[in-house]
Amino acid sequence: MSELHSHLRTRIVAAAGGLPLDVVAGLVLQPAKDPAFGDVALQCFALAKHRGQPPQQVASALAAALTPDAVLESATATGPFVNFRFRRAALAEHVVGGILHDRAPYGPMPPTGQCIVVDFSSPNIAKPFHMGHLRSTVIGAALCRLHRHLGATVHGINHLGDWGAQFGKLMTAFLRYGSDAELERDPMRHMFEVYVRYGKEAKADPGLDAESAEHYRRLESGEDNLERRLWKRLRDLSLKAFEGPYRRLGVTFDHVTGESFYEDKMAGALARVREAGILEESEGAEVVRLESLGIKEPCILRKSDDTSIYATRDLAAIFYRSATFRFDRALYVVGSEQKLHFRQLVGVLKRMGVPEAERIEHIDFGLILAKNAETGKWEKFATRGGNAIFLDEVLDEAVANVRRIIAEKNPDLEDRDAVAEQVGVSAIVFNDLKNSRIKDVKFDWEAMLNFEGESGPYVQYAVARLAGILRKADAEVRGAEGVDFAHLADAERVLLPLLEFGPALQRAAAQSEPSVLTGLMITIAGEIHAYLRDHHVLGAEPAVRRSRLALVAAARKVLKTGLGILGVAAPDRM
RNA sequence: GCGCCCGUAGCUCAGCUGGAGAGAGCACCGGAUUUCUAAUCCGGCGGUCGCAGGUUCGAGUCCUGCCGGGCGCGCCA
Repeated sequence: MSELHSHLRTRIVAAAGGLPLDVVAGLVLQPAKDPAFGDVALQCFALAKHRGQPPQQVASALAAALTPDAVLESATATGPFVNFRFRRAALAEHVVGGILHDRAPYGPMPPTGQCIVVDFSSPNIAKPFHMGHLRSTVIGAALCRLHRHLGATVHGINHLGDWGAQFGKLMTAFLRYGSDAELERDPMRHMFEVYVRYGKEAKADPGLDAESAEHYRRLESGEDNLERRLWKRLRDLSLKAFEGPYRRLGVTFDHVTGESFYEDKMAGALARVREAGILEESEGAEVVRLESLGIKEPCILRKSDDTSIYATRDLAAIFYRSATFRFDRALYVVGSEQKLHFRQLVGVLKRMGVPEAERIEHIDFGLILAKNAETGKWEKFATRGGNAIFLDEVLDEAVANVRRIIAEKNPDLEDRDAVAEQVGVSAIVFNDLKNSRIKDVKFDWEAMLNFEGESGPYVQYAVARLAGILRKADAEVRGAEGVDFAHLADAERVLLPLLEFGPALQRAAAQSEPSVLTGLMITIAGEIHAYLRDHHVLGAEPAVRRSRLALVAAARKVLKTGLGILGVAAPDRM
């Protein structure tokens, strides 16, 4: 809550007089529905209930009691609402001054002592980095940066899919259809090709799966055998190949500990479950039954062929991370198709009675759907079917599109290639973070490459325009010193969304929902675009020009900060 | 079949713990540039909030049923 809001709250509580704590907590200030009403509004329903009076009456009494002061310009009752208007100078000074002085929430918040672990991206090795991996990667990276900004200690972990029965299959595939030369030439494509071929041939020949199971068993034996050496080679090649996409996306991890990292920790995890007395034998496998928690499907922790399964590794990871980081929250940015898996994991922890059960959160998200050209319907990408779209292809296409636009609109731009890369890549990132994460993303080339309206380039363009103005004002001071904020009385449409930056960050964090921030960025960009049309900066008289420059600097800074949290670059020229 | 999620304008989506005439972008139509980047701005067109009940002073938001779509449902991850 901003100082403006807390000042207002204090006055409201004082004016209302002698309220119980729960009623005070229920006094929520919200942005006014319409700027014509005021800046912020208080709804009087809860207060009216407490008083036993009609809301309208409570509202008018409250409005009458709240006389203007240095911050508050007016309080007016409109039906059951009281609408407040801040003094323009106070609003501008708080917002613009706060931003230019890097005060929280515009600058980083002080450390909270909270520790958050974010498990994200986690691609399966030996498969190309495709669009399906993008969501977890960009949402997870955004949440990491968001929580850091809010003062938490964050551990971003890439829980690579580098272990499991799938590698038995990959080995069978490579040993049967692969070639060393091809593997060296284009490792990811080759691994993908032999894997796809395996998928087809295994349908006709069940013997392949038996062969694969044996490879996996030998891999898990712990011996330094053919399987282990091959696995290591495929893993190294994959890690190398993943560096590309991560670099382009600007994503980094604090820990790259894939599933294989827990190879020697699974036995201990399993032992803890057994000691808790909840591990049962069932059909040759070892499972934890979860019916008592309303989950019909038991959680399998040891398969009947005595090999491990991903639940075992996830459990081992939870114990390891808990002991190592002592996390308060562990966020798993994983697609919603794994919902049951995480419910089961938490279920096992609950039955064990360990506190980690309350600290695990599955941050689920929808799939990326492709439009079927023939039927016009939206369908899931099928990795094995071969219609998977590689991330690099998408990024390249976006960058090429930006290059075309630059050639047309700003042909003299310096560093054209670098800017095109930044704008193109971040258009894709922004597009992914734009919608509620739970909804499926419809992968639509046309929409994604349209940089008009609600898009990354739209926001970036605002930054570039603002930067251009500041550049031309060059020698002038850009801090808040000596600014007469009364001159920004006409900037309320920009100032009010800027005031929402803090609440938006809080809400984005509380809901693990980057789209809250994306939406605010679009709003701020839109308002500043509109403001610049009717309010010239450089041509204004000196005192006004000085104030508007401060506003321009502030808006640019907030956009840059917000985009930075989202993982979107904000070049000063484009 | 069972469980979970989604269903708001032609398309893609917002709508913050239920609260002030249901908003935006795209598309379409019409305007704005002697001046700070027109990747912009301004205006217009466009909605039985899937359907039917219910709770409430008040429901796009909560509950129940139905319809449509998606995902999941024991040894893949």
